[in-house]
Amino acid sequence: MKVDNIQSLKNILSENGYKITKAREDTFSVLLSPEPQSMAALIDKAHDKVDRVTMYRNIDLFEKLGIVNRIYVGWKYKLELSDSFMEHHHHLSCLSCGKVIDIEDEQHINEFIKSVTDKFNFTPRHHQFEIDGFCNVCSESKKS
Amino acid sequence: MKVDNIQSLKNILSENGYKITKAREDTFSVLLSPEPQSMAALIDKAHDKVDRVTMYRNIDLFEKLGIVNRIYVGWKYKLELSDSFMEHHHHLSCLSCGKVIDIEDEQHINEFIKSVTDKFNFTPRHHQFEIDGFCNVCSESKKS
DNA sequence: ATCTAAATGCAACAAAGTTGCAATAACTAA
DNA sequence: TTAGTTATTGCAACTTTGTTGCATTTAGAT
Ligand SMILES: [Mn+2]
Ligand SMILES: [Mn+2]
Ligand SMILES: [Zn+2]
Ligand SMILES: [Zn+2]
Repeated sequence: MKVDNIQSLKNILSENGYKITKAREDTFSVLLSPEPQSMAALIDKAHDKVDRVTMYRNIDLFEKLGIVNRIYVGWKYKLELSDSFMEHHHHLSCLSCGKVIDIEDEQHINEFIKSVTDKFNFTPRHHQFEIDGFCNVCSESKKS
Repeated sequence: MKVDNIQSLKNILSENGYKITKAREDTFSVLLSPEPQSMAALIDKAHDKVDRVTMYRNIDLFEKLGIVNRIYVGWKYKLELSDSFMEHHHHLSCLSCGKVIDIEDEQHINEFIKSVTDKFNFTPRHHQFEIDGFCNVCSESKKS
């Protein structure tokens, strides 16, 4: 199920026996962004609407309900609506300068995911493929 | 280069202009384990030999030198000697029961890594591929 | 043996995440 | 619509994790 607007949030919450609250709507609304965001950023965005502790609790709940995913970028996690499943989670990450390069080859990866999940009767919800190393610039400067 | 004993540690340190110290040897020795370990576990293991702060500093250094890798398991990072490069870092992870299934298909993945890193002139040091979702057992019980 | 820079330990701090609890707000059912 | 019940919230206090500054120590060079 796609959860990309307040109404679908409300549906999921009631279907699962959770209350629809102002804090949960506000938590959800700061998640609406094309980019994954750090917990600190979310807390900051919502700080005059929702308490820090409540943010943690509601993000936890949203994760349990499959509304948000946690991904790792450069050794820090970020959060995003899981509606963006299978997008933007393959990167090359430079250990030296921190640059992150997105891998575009979705199809190749999706085929691989299908083959391996089928084999184990596993139902995928989210995935991440990160390759750490050194970008062209940093590899070059290391040779000197 | 393989770094799996104290002597190879000493070599790497001096080759890179770092001093060989008791604290670094002790830090290294607690890393010797078949399983990746949390930072807390490492600090605890070494707590009467090496100060917490020094552990952080030396682990950072070891990462920079490629002696240790950081991997994510269930939303927490763990550390391991990078000697185990390209092993055990592809899993299916069940969001419901926590089961972790190792993916064996190294070859397919290694080919993919080569193709994408070549494209960007990226020098890979480590990678991780995690697929989150629901295992066969948990997928089944959800249908009821 | 002496010198010097690098490395360590300690104390203090900052950031991230958790817990207990009293006050409040959402649903339930009269 | 109101009153009752329970989940949810905010706040304060706390724990855990990671960082910084600095005086002291130690490795390695001469
Ligand atoms: Mn993807
Ligand atoms: Mn591998
Ligand atoms: Zn780089
Ligand atoms: Zn499971």
